[in-house]
Amino acid sequence: MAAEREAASALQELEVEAIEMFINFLRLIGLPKSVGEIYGLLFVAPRPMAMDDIMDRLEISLGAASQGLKLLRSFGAVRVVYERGERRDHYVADLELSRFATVFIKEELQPRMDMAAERIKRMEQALAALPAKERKATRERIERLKHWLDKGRKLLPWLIRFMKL
Amino acid sequence: MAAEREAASALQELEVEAIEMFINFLRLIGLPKSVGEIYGLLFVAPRPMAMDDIMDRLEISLGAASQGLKLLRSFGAVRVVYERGERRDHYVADLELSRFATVFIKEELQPRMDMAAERIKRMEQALAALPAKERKATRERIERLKHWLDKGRKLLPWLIRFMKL
DNA sequence: CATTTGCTTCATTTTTTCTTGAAATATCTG
DNA sequence: CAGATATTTCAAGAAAAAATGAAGCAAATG
Repeated sequence: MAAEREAASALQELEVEAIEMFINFLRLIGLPKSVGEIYGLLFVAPRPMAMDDIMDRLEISLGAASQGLKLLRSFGAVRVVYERGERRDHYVADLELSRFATVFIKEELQPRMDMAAERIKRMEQALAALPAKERKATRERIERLKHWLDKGRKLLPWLIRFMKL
Repeated sequence: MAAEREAASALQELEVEAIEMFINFLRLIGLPKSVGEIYGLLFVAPRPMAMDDIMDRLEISLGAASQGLKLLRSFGAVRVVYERGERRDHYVADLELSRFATVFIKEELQPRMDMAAERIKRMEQALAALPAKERKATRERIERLKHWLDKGRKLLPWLIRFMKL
């Protein structure tokens, strides 16, 4: 067994493309680069990979690998598979990409909409404190917000269904 | 005329709610806090506001105000209205909230999808360099990516239409 | 059960993003 | 057109987000 960890084998073109692609898309939903890297690498990996393999290949730190995998596991984008005779956990990507959209909707969009709904309620109450002159125009604007919020709320479940095919 | 700029009048509850709401939603599409603040304030403003009014009310810098307004103008979320007898530009919010979604789709989503399409092409070519054993499984994964990309591409125009009512 | 190996956590450092404000530019006004 | 006022730009600073790696914990091994 090598005394030092072996030099990481270079990334293949295919891997690079996959990694960059996922960095890009996952950044869109607020995930850090390292998470995109990990998922991209696993997405095209022909075999389950252990954490150190991932660290070496991507040249990311222990902490980043551990936390990234934890996060990806947390929403089912990555799974642990046990490899016989191997002590280390090995990871594979779950290929169901809809997961990302679904998680994003449920964890980012939905809560914000709920919050917004409450804000709108409070805004309607605050309306009373406004000079009569401004009240009407402001009420209309708040109505408009409500309208959009409603629209959004109707869209979300539809989107989730669409995602799942 | 006051020698010093007058103390900024405090923000009303209604304004605070609107501002926080827009900070939240606009952050989602990658816009900085100051931009959310400005749009939120203008959204409930009963009258067009000049840049210094905005700066004072929000306690943001000249630069942030100028750049934020420039950005918001650039995609039509804010308009300049000329106020008679006033030298300074005055701004109003365009209430058509679909703008944000549309801009996001066209400037963030669409380009990424186009990029992804090219990556996928390159990945398919790179497939040839793979050991025969792995080729099939990898091809399937790439197919899956393609499938999702297609799905996304079909969704976007539909979404844009939905937004515009 | 002592030792090695693998993993998680978190305080610190690094990187990225946003904001500031002074300088440059543009525009009004008398 | 000179001075005053308004706006833009951008280098530097501040704040926020992400990555690092050492310390601690847990589990396997012999």
